[in-house]
Amino acid sequence: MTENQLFQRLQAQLSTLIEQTPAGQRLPSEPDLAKELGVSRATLREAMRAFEAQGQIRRRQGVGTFVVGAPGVMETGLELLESIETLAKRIQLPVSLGAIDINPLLADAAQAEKLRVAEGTPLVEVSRTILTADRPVAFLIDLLPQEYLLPEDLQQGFSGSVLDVLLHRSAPPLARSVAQIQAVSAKPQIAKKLQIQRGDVLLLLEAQLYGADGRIVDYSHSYFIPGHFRFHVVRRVGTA
Amino acid sequence: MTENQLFQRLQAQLSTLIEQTPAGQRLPSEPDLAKELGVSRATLREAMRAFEAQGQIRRRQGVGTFVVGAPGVMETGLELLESIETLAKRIQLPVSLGAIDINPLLADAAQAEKLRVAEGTPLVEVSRTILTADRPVAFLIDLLPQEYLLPEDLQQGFSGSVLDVLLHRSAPPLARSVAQIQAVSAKPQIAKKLQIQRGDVLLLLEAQLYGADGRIVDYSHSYFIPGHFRFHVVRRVGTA
DNA sequence: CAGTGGTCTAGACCACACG
DNA sequence: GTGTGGTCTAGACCACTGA
Repeated sequence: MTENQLFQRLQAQLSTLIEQTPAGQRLPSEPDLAKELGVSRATLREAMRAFEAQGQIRRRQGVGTFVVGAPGVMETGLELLESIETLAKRIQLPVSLGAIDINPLLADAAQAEKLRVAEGTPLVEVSRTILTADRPVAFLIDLLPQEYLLPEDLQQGFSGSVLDVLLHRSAPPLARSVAQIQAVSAKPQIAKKLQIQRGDVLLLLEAQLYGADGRIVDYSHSYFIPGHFRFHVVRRVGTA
Repeated sequence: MTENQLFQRLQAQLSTLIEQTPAGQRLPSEPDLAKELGVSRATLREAMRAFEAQGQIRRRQGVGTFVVGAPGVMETGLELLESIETLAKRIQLPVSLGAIDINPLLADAAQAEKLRVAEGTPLVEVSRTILTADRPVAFLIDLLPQEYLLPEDLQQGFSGSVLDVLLHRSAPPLARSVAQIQAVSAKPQIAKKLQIQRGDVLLLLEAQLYGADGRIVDYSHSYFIPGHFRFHVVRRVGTA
């Protein structure tokens, strides 16, 4: 073959188009663009997917597809536990709290196992989205026993971060957090919250926060859109 | 709406079907399955995508779609740098070396910047796939100056791991590795190596290995199929 | 209301593996 | 050759936004 797949050619063409379009401008509609590039709409959409997943474009149903400017990247090491809000303040990147949902509930079997509590224990689930430049870039879910945090604790002057509340209260005393790192495909529910397409790629940090007594204080899922975050970890060389 | 999207219903049906099918067995062909489930082939394929990305099924062009048994999961902390081969031996999981490619080259501008060497410096690029149960689960690329590793060094009794060669030689002395963690969508070239579909989700570790003198000894990209690996990191609480 | 992106269909052709 | 998965098309209908 002298040429690559249609898909690759398309992505190159789209890349050029996106670079040449000023930030905030609308791209041609999908039917128009497909006709102009000589492909079907399905193929065009498939090729556009990567650019949306990387945060370079944003598609809004009923409105259009827009080019997003160079994003502020939040870069941080994972060794020290800190909230997104604290990180953003530290690197002077403006973020804001999107929709927040505080939901009291009783532990079902799966939740009880994750938190190592008895089934039926009163819990509180806090989920929220983080925005930069009015775009969702992270979706965070905290689940913890009401013993550690009552829904009322989150009423006044709440930044959105459950972690910051726990850290500043110094009760219960905290020991450490263990985070599992995964790459996942966005489920429809999560995709909707982050205003991306289902199936788009996300980085997931699934973390247990341990108290000084060894109990699990908080169990969290943090979904991040690639391109806005850069996490790193230092790995030591040796045998110990 | 009383029911969810077609896509979600389909995934639930597929999940049941996959669970009920013995490992190694072939699923019905895509046209048959689409007809049976009452959807188009395109929709069926979209729904199957998540299962392939998680390593639960494997599609082989010209052959069929097969159910993969419960995979051996390689779980490890990231604090200590070790090769996949060493990790696998430590947790007694059988892995084997797939295709390996050793490619001497001269540094272009981008490579020179990554390794902090002059353009035109002789380099060697080693790429390889890791298999468990004859299925690719990781694709690794090492790039380093020939000063540190000559292609000839990899001839006899080479396990596949550049890192292990460097560690066992104790020359040059190594200080640490810094790894960036990202979620990425599989590009066509990578997807082919890992026998997955382009666009499937992958975990990427992009790492610089530093020598004791502060120079970069090795620059690597490691792509992992989710479901076969579990990486975790311990995050400390506090202000320091 | 008109126009946008989101979903789904039916069918076609291709590349590949296996007999 | 036959049958598989991989790609692409043309068109339809829906849900949503904003004038």
